[in-house]
Amino acid sequence: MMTYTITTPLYYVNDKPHLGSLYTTMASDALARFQRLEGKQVMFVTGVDEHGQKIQRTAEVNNISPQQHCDQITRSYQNLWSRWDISNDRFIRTTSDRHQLLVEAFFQRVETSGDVYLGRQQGWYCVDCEEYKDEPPQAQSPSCPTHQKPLEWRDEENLFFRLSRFQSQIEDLISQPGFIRPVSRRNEIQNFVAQGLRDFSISRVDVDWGLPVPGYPKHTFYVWFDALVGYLSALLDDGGQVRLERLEECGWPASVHLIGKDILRFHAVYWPAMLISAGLPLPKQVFGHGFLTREGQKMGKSLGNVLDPEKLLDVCGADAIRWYLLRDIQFGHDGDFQQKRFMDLVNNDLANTIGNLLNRTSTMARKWFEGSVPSHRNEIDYAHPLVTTAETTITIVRESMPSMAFHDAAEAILKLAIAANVYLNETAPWSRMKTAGNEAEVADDLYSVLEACRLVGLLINPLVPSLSERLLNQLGLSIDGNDWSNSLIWGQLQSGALLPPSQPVMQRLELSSPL
RNA sequence: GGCUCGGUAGCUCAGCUGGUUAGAGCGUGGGAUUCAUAACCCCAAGGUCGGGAGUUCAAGUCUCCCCCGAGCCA
Repeated sequence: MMTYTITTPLYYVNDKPHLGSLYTTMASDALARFQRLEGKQVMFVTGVDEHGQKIQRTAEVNNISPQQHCDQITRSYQNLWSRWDISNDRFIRTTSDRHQLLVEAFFQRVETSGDVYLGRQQGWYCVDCEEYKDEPPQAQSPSCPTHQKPLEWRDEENLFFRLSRFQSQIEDLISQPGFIRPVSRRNEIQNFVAQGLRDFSISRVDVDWGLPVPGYPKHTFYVWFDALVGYLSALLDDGGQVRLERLEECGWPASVHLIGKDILRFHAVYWPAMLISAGLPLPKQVFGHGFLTREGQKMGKSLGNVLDPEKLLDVCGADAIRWYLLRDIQFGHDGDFQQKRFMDLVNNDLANTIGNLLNRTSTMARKWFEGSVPSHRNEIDYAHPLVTTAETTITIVRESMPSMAFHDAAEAILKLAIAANVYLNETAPWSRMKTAGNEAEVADDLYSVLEACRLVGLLINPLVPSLSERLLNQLGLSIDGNDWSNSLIWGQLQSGALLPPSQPVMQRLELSSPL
C-alpha cells in the first residue's frame, strides 16, 4: 500500500513553540487522523530544525551552548505535541547523526549531477532570514524589511546550487493544478519563477553551528538545504540504514508538505529542484496555510499579545482550540483569533448543539428505556430525515477532509447535530411519553437521534479527537480505527446496550480575562 | 514601482458561467417549550453588495477609472 506521508515544517528552534506552529501541527494531525481512519498507511512527520547562525547567537546571548539551547527548545516542542496529543509518527532533529549522514549523501548526489559549484557571494545579509537581500551595495546601514533588524555586509565564498538549470522543470511542476495549494498562492510562486530562477547558495562560511560540507573545509550547509533534507531523514529514521535508495519504501514522496505560506517558495521551488538533482521523486503537494492574527492585530512579542499554546491548553483544552481554528478559519486563508467569537462558537457548537444533544437524548433514553439504547424498527427507513442528512454529512466530510477543507467538514457535522435537535423538537418524545402507547415510536425516534450522535462522534474524531472519545464513551462505545467505513453505516448502534449515566461531554467556556 | 487577491447585514464570510423579493453562521430583539449543559426549536430587524462611469432588456456578478486593505517581487 502506498504510504500517505504528511509533513509539518521542521520548526526552527530559535524560541519556544508559538501558536503558528501549533496551528500547522494540529491541522496536519487532523489530516493524519482522518487518513488513518480511512485506512491509509499514514506517516506523519514533524520535527525541529536546529541549525544556523541565529540559533548560535541566541545561545550565546543566553550563555549556553547551541546544543544546550537546542535541547531545551526541542524538549519544549516534544512536550507540547505530546500534551496536545499530536499523533506524529516521527520527530526528527537535524542535529541527529543519521540526519548528517543523509545530508552528506544527498549533497553528493547533487554534486555528482553537476549542480554544485563554488562561487563568491557578496551583499547585505539578514541573519534572521538567513538570506541575502537585494539592497544595493552602496546602501547606508540598510535593515531587513521583515525583521526590522540591521543587515550585515557579507562577502564570502559559498557553494551554489544550479537552480537556474531547473527553470522549465519547475515551471511545469508548479503549473500542475494540485501541486501548490491553495491555488491563490500558486500565482505568487509562478510569478516569482517567471522572473527567472537564479542559483542560490547552499553553504556558509564561518558558521560553526551547522553541518560541515564534505570536501569544503570551513563550509557548513545553508539552513534550508539542511532542513529540507530533514524530511527524508525522518522517513529513514526507522532503525534501518541511512540510504537514499531506501526512501521509496519508507514513504517518500510525501503526499503533502503542510506549511505556512511564508515558506512556500522553499518547498515549491528550491526543494523540488534539489530533489530532481538528487534523482528523487517529488512531493505530490505543497499546502501553504495562512497566518493567524489576534483581534485584528499581528501577534508578536513587542505587542505582547501572543497566544501561548501552553496556556491555551491549560485554560481552554485542546478540543476548544482545535475546533475553533479548524472550523472557523478556512484553511489556507488568513484567520483572526477573536476571543469572543472563540467562546461563542465553542459554546454554541460543541457544548450546546452537540454536547447538549447527546445529553438530552441519552437522559431520555435512560429514563424511559431501562438505561439503555431503545429498540428500533428492523428495517432502515432510508427516507428518514436523519438518515438522509447523515448520508450527506458523511459524503461531505469524506470529500472535505482529504483536501483540508476542515471548515466544510465541521460545518457538515454541525448540520447533522442541528438536524437531530430539530428532529427531537418536532417529535417531542417528552410530551408523547405522557400518554401510553407511544413507547415504540418514541423508542424509534430516540434511537435515530442517538445514532446521529454516534455518527457525529465518529466524524468529528479527526478534528477533536478527545471530544469524540467522550461522545462515543457516553454511548458506551469507543472509536474503532480499523472499522471506520463500516461503522459509518447507519444502524450500527446496538439496541439494548447500556447507556452510561449522562454527564456533559463539553464544558462551556467562561473566560473572564483575555487569554 | 510591477504583479496578485480582497472590499457583500454589527462581526466572520457564501454568492458558479450576469436573470425572480441578495444568503448562512455568530451577535441582537421577540416567541414557543421543558427531555437537556438558562441548553434546544421558531420568528424578526438589519445591507443604496467600497465609489463613479459604461456595456446590457437585465450587474454584487462583465469593462474602465478611482479610493481603501492584504500579499508577492530570492
